[in-house]
Amino acid sequence: MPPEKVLLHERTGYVPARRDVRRSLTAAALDLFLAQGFDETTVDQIAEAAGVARRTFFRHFKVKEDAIFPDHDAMLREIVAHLEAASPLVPPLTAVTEAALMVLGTYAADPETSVKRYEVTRRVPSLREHEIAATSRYQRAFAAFLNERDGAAEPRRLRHEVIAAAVVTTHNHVLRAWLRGGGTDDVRDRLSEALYGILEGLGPWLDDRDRPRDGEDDVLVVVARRDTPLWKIAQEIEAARG
Amino acid sequence: MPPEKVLLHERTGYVPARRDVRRSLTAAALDLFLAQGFDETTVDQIAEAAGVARRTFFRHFKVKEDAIFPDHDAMLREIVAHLEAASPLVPPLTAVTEAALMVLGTYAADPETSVKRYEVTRRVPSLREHEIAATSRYQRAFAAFLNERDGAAEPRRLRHEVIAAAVVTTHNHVLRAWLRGGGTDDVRDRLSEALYGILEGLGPWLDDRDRPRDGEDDVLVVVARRDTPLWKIAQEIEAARG
DNA sequence: CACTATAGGACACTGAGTGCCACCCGAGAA
DNA sequence: TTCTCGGGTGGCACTCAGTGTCCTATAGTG
Repeated sequence: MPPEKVLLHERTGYVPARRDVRRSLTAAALDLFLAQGFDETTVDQIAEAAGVARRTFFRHFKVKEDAIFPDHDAMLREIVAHLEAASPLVPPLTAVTEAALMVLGTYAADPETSVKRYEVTRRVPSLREHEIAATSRYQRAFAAFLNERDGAAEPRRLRHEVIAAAVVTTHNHVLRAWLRGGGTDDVRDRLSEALYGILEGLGPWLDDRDRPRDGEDDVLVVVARRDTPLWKIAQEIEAARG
Repeated sequence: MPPEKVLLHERTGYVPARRDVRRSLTAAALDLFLAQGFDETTVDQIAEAAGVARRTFFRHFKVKEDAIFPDHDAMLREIVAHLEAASPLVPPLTAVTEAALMVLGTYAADPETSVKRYEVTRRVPSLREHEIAATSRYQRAFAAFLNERDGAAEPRRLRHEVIAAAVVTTHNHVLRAWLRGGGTDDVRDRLSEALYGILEGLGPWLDDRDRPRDGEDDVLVVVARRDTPLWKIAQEIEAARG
């Protein structure tokens, strides 16, 4: 009787099998890691606690470590998309800053989980390394973007890498401070401020660039596809006048 | 006949059993990884190629990935020792720069191996992550040292982390360029130059500090133990006058 | 209602990493 | 010489992460 089951879903919110398998696995993993340690927890236990089969765990996570982290692969794709979608008129450093704020946002979205995860990660070397590897991928993406938008000639290439490292380091610094504080309020503001302070020191490096704005009384030309939303056009104009 | 055996060692350089097991394991691992890939190589194969038992491999390396890397644990201890042994009179940034040069030195000491290792590491995610984790440990050590020597109050703490990240990033940048170039000549000089360029930009951050040299006509006091070598005293005086 | 795609389950298998015990060998000490 | 002590090693045996393969069940579609 399929119709009955559908009704059941709608009434109780229960979905036969595949509701948020991923979420329950993450929750189970996090609790178990906190309770009895990472090495002492087997994937079987996590799967059992989440009410799924062991094999299913590895359909959602490549390795055991992945279980408790936000979906960095997806987030990284999002970040790259955001960077590449950024208008050539907005300063590259600004785009990178926004990207960093986006990443921070995923942590801020669920402080409970983030704090718990921090507690575990702090104590388990294997998890720390995993997290470091993840952040280093963002760093690579930032550096690549800067090279693409701002030139990849050799004195500058290194600077871009340093800037990317600085942004990621600052992000992590602010994030950790916030997590240690229990995850209350306004992380994003703190990161904005901190990044401003850091990039203020680093920006001058790239200011020989200082975008040749060719002349004073220039004409602003906006080209957009017919279906471009108005707000996006407005945004472009805004950026161009910055 | 112990004396005979001793002679044997001295004549042939051969040591009965524990000749550099570690080195042969590393060599075997590197060659096998290059020839047939990391995942396709089992620890059994490495051990067999090195002429030891599987169990012995894990006595020398915690994990399979460690096999091809320089002894980062030992190097890190050395770095920390060097930092802590640095005179309080030499600028902290200088000590960190020297430490980075020390690390680079271990790569430069055996270019053949370093280049080979680079080839493998470039292609195997697992090895890349391992390397990133290793470098991040140096970064932590640098930041901790700067905090200790230069104050750990909050605006500065972040800057120290950023500087540590910048130094490590620069080190890696120079190292990778050198490795891609086949590992010929003068890496250390290149790193010195690059670090100079980078820290020149970052140094001003900390210059509000500008070491309260308390007064103009100060007295230089050198305290040393009776057995301190003269060159070390001279070095201290040199640093104090810098 | 049947059909297909997709998520999950069952099972077997490889290989990394560990604990344990036995061994060998050089260095003293009796 | 003989005993013993300690460090590096070999040999199992065991756990468990991670993968390949095949099968099942369910949701969505026409």
